[in-house]
Amino acid sequence: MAVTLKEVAERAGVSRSAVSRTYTDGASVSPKTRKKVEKAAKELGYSPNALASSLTTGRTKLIGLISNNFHNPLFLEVFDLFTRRLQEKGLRPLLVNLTDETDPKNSLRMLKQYSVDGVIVASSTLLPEFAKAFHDAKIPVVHSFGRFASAPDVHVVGVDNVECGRMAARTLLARGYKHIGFLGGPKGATSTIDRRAGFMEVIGQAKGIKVKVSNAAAYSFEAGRVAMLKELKASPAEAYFCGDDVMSIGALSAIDSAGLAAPDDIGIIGLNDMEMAKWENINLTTIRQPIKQIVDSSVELVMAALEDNNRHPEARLFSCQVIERGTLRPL
Amino acid sequence: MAVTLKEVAERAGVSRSAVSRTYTDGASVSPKTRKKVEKAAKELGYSPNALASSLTTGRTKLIGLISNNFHNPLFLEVFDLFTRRLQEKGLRPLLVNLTDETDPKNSLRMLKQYSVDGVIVASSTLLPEFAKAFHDAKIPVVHSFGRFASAPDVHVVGVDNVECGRMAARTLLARGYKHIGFLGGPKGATSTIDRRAGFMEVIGQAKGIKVKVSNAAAYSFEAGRVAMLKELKASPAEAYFCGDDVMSIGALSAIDSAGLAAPDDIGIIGLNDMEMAKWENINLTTIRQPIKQIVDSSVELVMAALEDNNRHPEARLFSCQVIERGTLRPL
DNA sequence: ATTCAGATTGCAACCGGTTGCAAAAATTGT
DNA sequence: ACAATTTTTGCAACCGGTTGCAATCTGAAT
Repeated sequence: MAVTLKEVAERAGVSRSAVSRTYTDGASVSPKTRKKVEKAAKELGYSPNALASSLTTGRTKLIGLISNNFHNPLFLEVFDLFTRRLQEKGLRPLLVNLTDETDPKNSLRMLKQYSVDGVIVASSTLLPEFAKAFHDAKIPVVHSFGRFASAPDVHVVGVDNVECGRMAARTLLARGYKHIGFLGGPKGATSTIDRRAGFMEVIGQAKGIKVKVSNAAAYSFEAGRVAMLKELKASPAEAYFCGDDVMSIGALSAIDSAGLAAPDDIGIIGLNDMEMAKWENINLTTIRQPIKQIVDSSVELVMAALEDNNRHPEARLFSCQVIERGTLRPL
Repeated sequence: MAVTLKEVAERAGVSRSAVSRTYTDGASVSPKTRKKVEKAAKELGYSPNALASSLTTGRTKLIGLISNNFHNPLFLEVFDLFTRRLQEKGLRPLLVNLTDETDPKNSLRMLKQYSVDGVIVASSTLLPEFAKAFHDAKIPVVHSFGRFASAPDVHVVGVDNVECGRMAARTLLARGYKHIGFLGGPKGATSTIDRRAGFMEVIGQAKGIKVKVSNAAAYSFEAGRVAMLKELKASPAEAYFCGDDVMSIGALSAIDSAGLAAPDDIGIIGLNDMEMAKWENINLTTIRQPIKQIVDSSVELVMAALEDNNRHPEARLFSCQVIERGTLRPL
């Protein structure tokens, strides 16, 4: 079907090795033969079969990109960044959708079958069995958007969620809110737990602040909306730190349908700073996760781990930043 | 590194062929040897190397999934559906981000190098050179969300955009709007052209209808917003058919900041029905593209083309459906 | 017990490349 | 012109599988 090395070799009148060497850099080929080979290759439309060569080199340049976040608009941006950066670096993303329905065992097996060089897990949670399986197979894993020490022997790149919690609390306190709400994502999520810890830490050190804590069922619009509607029925706080931007938008929707408005009646601060947050009619004050840095760093880290596969597990945490928009009262 | 067939064979005390046959269905192996092999494989933790086998079978089960729509939230849903469906069918998506910056030649080369079995282009436009290159390489291409006859020798799955235009026009007329606007996406986009054609066809057949046509610079929030702001400065129509949902939301934002509201002052109908469209605070009346059907059908078609690579190019068009929500006045 | 068809098995060649090694060619120095 | 290097080249084995073919085995039928 496709043109093979052998055919090129014949047409160029050289050995197969010569052709092979023309396409492996650092190999010794005279300019003369290189010319001949390149000419023949062009005429035949040859391009080397990466899979065949992986057989001997042991490198496929395939990177498993695993995620379960196919409902969070932030992750469209994340996939955009990942695919571009991987492409730039000559790596190929093999995308794996890890939904609840699919058996992780399956995904695991298939990643092994395709002998990916490394794996990037872009998801806030990482199954320990997953981490272990790859560790056993000596395939480096980078947990992107993960939590420090999420699993043993795994590289982590992300933000310090505890610090994000603190940052949110400080922001709300600085604006003079006295009755404050933490409207977290799912109760069990480590991201929720960490942010809450930081949040409560700062609030605890302030005087005369009333705080209430609640959780949405998911990081989703609907869950955010439902949770906020519930808040509005009881005595709501003056301002809330919401689990993420999508939830925040749900909460804003609830506030709106109750005939109230942000920031006049209730303040909201979100987390992520996804593209939508700056849309004029949303204009959400939020905490930005530096996703570009996280992505670039994840790719860099997985490449480094490819070089030195005994590299010590490392956590790279980036700092977040409050993005001032229109859903909190001004300072 | 990984366990190989040979090691399994040795441990099981059988030939390499026997092991190979245990893992190719339809091959002849006695229950006895199969048992032995499976036992040895389990003990060693063996799983066959898909890439190596692809060398002889000529099938990698790799499907190139190419897109340039990394800014349209609809496509997160699309990627979700594609990855799941491909996984279900035992195929692996090799994701390619075709941005303006990346050279299509590069992507092409790399897809050839990884000898993908087939290619799905999920994007409204398909470069003819792309189509040609794959056709020459005898790799089947399915253009998902494409236009009928977008390129020769390419399968197409999508919607009939002309009919969508008609549908939008009929919907607006049925609600008694007399002054109607077509607020399309980029002028050159085939989707825009087709929808406009259908739209104008129906409007042209109605009596006493005033129509105005304009175009946004892109299928984006900001472009939709800017375009609608411009409309509002001149004498706006009573209702608009917007290029897509994202643009619609931009337009709604513009309407809102002008102190007006939909549907009381201006009606909006979008296109796509992305998840966000049903969010309470957006509640966009729109035309739904059956993305699940399109995705499933695309995968089915690429598989069929794999079987019979002389399969005649085919176009599968699905019908759309108006989703009644809150941005048009009721019937 | 013998024959024979059908099922199972192993051998060996092959898929499209890479690479260590020794031979051949080119270059350098004298 | 000749020896000593250095570079380039081809051979052949190998990567991890598959598969056609002939040999062997099995069980049923005679």
